[in-house]
Amino acid sequence: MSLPRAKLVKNFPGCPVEATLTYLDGKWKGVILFHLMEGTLRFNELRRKLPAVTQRMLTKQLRELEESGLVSRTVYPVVPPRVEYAMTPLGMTLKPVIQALAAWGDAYVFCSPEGRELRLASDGLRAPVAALEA
Amino acid sequence: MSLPRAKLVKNFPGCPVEATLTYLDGKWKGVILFHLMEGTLRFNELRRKLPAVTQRMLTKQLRELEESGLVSRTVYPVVPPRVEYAMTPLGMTLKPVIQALAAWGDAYVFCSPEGRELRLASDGLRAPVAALEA
DNA sequence: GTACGTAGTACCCAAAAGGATACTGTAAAT
DNA sequence: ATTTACAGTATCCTTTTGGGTACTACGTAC
Repeated sequence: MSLPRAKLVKNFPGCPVEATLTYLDGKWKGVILFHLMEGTLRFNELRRKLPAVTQRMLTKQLRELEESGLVSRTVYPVVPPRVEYAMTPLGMTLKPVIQALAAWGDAYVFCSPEGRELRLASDGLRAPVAALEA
Repeated sequence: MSLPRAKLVKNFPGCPVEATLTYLDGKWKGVILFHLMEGTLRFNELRRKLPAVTQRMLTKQLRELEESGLVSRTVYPVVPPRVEYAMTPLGMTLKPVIQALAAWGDAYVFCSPEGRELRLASDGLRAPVAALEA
């Protein structure tokens, strides 16, 4: 549930790329993992790092990451409530993946001046590999 | 368009992970890139590698990848039509990313016997990092 | 003269993902 | 007495995504 892609494994026979993407899929999972890689965070600390996320969405994404076993949720029974989110050891194994994603993003993606769109660096790299010859 | 996430860059201030995921997002992009990394493929060759994809979906995903500049589409004006899809040089820069995704998938994701679900390897790695102490 | 393979479109529909808004309860701070 | 911070839920609604089916054109093979 909440992972419709996961139900379709048979569709990507043996494709480990899609398998991994299944777990990263969700609008905020990338950023969340990115921040949690640096250390444990409380719910609202995370929220402050994601200016535009709603509580509902943040909760949803975190619950999915928890269900996947990538992130742990620790509730301290105090008041006001204190809930800490941290990477699990399994989640930590994603570090190279997150780093690769981050490195590529840093190198090739930039925002348009207005900050509303993503663009890829096209510096000569964008030409097709094969030219059409007669 | 077709990249709603892209419109929300301001939501992930400077998060290069989400930036990259924006381009990999789409149900078949992962597998498509995975296969094209190995070499140029014609439309139906690709289709045969993705048993469950519909023509409509395959076309859509390919067009999006083309629009991003990651994949090139070369039409040979012959009949029957011949259309070749290949990675662009820019697309090739994704190789380390695809490899990292594939490596993690190989190492940690396995399919349930019925082949209908994805599971993560939980071999002791799933325990939370921080134990709750009083 | 019918079927097949090529690379698609067009149209419609269902499911999933995401967003807006309002609400909860407790304790401390003002 | 009111407000603030905390960590959420609940409800409703819109957008996005993905899937199903049928259709196209052309030339070759049977």
